[in-house]
Amino acid sequence: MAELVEQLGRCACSEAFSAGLHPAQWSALRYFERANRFSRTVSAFAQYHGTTRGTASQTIRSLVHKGYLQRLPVKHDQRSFRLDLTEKAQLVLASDPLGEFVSAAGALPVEQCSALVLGLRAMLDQVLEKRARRPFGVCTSCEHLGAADTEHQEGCGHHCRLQDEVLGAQELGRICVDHRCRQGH
Amino acid sequence: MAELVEQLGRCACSEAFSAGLHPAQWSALRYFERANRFSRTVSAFAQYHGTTRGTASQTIRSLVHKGYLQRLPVKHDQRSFRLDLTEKAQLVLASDPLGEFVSAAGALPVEQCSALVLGLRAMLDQVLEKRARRPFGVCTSCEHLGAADTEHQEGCGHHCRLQDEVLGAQELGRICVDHRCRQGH
DNA sequence: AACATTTAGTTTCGACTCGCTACCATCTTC
DNA sequence: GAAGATGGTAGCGAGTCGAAACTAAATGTT
Repeated sequence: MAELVEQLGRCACSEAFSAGLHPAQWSALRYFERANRFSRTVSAFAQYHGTTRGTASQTIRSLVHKGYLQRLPVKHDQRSFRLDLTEKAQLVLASDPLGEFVSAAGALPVEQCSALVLGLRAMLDQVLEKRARRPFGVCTSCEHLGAADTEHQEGCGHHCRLQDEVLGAQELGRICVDHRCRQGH
Repeated sequence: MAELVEQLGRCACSEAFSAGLHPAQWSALRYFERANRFSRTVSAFAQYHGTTRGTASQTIRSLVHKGYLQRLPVKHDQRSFRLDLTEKAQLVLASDPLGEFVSAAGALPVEQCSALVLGLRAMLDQVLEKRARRPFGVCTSCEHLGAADTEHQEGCGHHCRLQDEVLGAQELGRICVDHRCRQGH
């Protein structure tokens, strides 16, 4: 059991030395692909990654330097900036070596695959909890998502109460540092 | 799916910074705990770990230096040496942080846990195969294990045809670089 | 308004990893 | 006995890691 996780983890890591990128850099690219605009910052990534801001800062610096991330200012906070994937990053992510794992899992019988996902998720939750970290969730299940505020916004009025910002439909599926599980889940 | 593996792998890694040891060093200690005497070498570990002999050599050097491994000569080959865990290593392995994962999995319902193990194993096999590596197996399932040679050795005559050496009963459960799957499995 | 505290991000340090290339020394094989 | 395979090491450069010290901007408190 322990060896399995160990071996798999190592495989995922050593795989991650391709394309001139290092494991932490792959991690970062994947994170910035999935994070919503409020969470594409150094601090949020550090938190997700379970490391210090200092380390995260270095990793991101080299990614910016190599042209995989671009930083753009954030209004209302002069200290912070947002990090967006460049096209170069999108391209390299399209051939993410971690895809092998997904296709390997896909080759399993359907029910076994879903059991695997369930088990992994349960294990991850448990381990994260044990060290006082929580998995980032998506807006759909977040208690900050305003459901009743549709009156003061026309159309698809998704709205984050915390940020007080309107959310596009495609933003609801992205992970967020500030995610809080809504009751009923 | 991919994120799950990624996150779990990272957890296993960052966990591994405890006790002044680094992830690769933990990996090595775990390997040398489970490997049989023919496989406790730099090259075998490098192969298992999916890295180069150079890197493995450095990792092992620092472990020897710190007193977790001791090197002792191998008869019939002056170039090589065997690496054995010291008591200090046994002690530190007893509180292996990876144990968290095992206990987390243990907290799952039994059938879900076994489904998890099955799925992980299947995924690992697939990924290993894809990069032309094979998982080390134990003597019990190895085609080199001599079953018929009991006549020229009295008692529990387990015998490795490849090494031409007698194996103790407790050695049969250890992993080996030279493991070849016996037909019928 | 003035001060204290928190937060966002950076820099530097030392130990270590990683793949790589080049390099011995010691078996094997022919 | 020469040629090649094998076991292990040394050094390089880029990067990671945590920790600690630091700047600047935002927020809280009196």
